[in-house]
Amino acid sequence: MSDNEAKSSSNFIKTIIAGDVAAGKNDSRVHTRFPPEPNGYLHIGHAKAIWINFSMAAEFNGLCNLRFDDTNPVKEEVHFIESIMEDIRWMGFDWDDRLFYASDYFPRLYDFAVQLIKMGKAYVCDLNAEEIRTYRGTLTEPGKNSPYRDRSVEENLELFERMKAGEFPDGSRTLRAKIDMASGNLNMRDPVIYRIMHATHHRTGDEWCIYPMYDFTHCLSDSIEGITHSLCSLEFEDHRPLYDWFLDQLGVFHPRQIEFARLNLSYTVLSKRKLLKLVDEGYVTGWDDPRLYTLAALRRRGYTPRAIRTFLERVGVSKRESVVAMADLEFAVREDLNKHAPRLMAVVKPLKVVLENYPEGQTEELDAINNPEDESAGTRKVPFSKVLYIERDDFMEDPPKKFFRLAPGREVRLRYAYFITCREVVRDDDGNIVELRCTYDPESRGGSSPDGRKVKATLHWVSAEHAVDATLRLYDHLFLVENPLATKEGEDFTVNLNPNSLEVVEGCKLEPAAGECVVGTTYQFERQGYFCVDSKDSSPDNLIFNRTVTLRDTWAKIAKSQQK
RNA sequence: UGGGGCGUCGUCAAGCGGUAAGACACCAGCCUUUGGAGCUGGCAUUCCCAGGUUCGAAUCCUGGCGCCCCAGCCA
Repeated sequence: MSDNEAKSSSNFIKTIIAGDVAAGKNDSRVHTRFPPEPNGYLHIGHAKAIWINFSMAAEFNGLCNLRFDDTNPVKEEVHFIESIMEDIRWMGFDWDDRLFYASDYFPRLYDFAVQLIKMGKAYVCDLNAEEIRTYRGTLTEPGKNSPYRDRSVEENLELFERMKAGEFPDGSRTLRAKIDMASGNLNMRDPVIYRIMHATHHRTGDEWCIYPMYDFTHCLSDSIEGITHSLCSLEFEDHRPLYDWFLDQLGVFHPRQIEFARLNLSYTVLSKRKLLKLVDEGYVTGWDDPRLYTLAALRRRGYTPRAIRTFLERVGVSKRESVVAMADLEFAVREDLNKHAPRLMAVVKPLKVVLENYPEGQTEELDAINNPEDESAGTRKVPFSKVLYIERDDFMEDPPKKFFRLAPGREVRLRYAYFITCREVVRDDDGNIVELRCTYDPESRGGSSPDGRKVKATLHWVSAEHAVDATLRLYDHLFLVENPLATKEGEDFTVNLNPNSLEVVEGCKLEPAAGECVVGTTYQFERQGYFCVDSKDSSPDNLIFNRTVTLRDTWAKIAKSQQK
């Protein structure tokens, strides 16, 4: 992490940890972990969990491990491991040499299970999945004991050993914890802790045909690693009694589980299932489509990790289920990019301007500031000549009140260049405006006039003969409504998709320096927004930029209110 | 009469018995060679509701109400 990111404000987890540290618990040591299952791509919701775990550790001079929770071979794939690690590193966090896998602990977990059996706290159950569900009871009625619940320790030991040896088919038996079939908490009704799965695991191969369940694995993995604070999301609150039970029964190191609310963002969806549908059904181009909020998409869109961290910091941590306004995230990127992004001039929808009194064939190199917020970014030269392009939206033949830009007879400033005055509007046969004939004031070179004359607008521009062509992808919210999941009966969230979430504009005219833009840095196209070279589709002879976010557009707001 | 959790500004969110931080959004103004940025000011007499305790309550107690999660051999 860099810069002086705002020190976090208070939150309940920090308060708890600080209390534990002050009380000398675990020798005042703080150790957390981020435990993803390698079965999908990370999104900004995971970024919150990553940030909480790593930053809590950092704040208390502790450590944070990366541990892949890989206990279900049929759902997990190696390629997710690499992408998850790449995303965490991109976010700016480092687990040093503390990369672990729950599968590393399979042998020890097996021993723990045997220990439980010997203590009479676990048994092999021959009920099938359907029967187990029936025996479990319902939310309001207690369950019934399995007929296999009272097998002898010896029989359990032998059967579990045979399960491990591969003597039984998938689903035929399970190892269950013997707790309480009448518990109000369904997780305590003799939960399954091992199931038979003749599946090849991406790390352990065919060494095992029985795999431990999450509840059993997670608490013990935390314990093995000496995790002091096991931070997870709210839905695991009901599992905490079970988390504690295993650790207490086995008498091992006992981390403290603390649950917090996951992140939700307006105008988008984050659940894996929803994202999968968008990708599978072609509503977006892939998991890294810049309209999505996966970390890969955010990266491709031009977001900086620092902006995301600041955003997370401001959002905070609590147990309240909430939806954070997309505007908060957008504010954070703008804020960061404003300070760090090099400026460039780019005309999205070009309108030709001919300066009638500018010498034919002449070219000047004008000085432009790379970043007004950062003097050390220096200056660059921008070529100027007789024929230019300005933004179509910067000219109106019959301007409404408060429109300060170019109009017939009006004078404006071309940024870093000259004052120009519109003299004539040229149309094609269909009446479309195709060109503006203007004059420039040679005395105003650089953008100010010796007589102190003021103009109300400054426009960006590009010299026609020096311009670099590019395609711009203008992204807008993927959904039209704050909560895409709120639909009428029988409707699917995809009805809320924004049909205009992507506008591709070809033939955009950029200043020459845009040809040197590199993948991985985001630039500000002055008066337009922040853009970055698309990491997948752009090439030197076919430049493609993605719009990260627009600049705040006060004029748009005024224009909109004038329409009403 | 199942269990667990949550209710503070439009949106997040501090606060932990001493008289409602901050951020975003919004509004007004200043400034400006990006209608960007920046700056200034405004924006909860009130904390889901009702009682109670107390000199004093968003904070404690009691009772309501509302919302979320749990019946995978998923995590």
